[in-house]
Amino acid sequence: MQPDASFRDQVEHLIALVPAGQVTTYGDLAALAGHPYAARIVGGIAHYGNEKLPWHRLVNRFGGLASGYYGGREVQAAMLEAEAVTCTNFIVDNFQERRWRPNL
DNA sequence: CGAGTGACCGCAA
DNA sequence: ATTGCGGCCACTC
Repeated sequence: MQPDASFRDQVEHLIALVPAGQVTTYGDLAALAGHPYAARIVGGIAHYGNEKLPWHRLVNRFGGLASGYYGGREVQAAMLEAEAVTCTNFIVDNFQERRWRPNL
């Protein structure tokens, strides 16, 4: 990708590339950005100055919505459902099947 | 520059 | 089975 782009830019880019109706995990995004252990940073980056990004498509490896993010989990669940992503008990339904992959 | 934070992941007891 | 802890990297203040 862009050598000038910081890790944060890579993450933002990847998040922006996630198609509606699909979700991705922090660990996967971090790995795609080149840092398989930077899962926390992905969440942190989205929280620092990218609340405009479709970060609501980011879920943990359990397929569950982020815990205690700014706004409320129900909001994220509603946004996901608005994109054809059904959630149950704040957990993405069929998460494994909805997990977005760049090679796909 | 240094320290603290973050929406995580994986393993161990 | 559940709970607790540490660790990895980057960003902000």
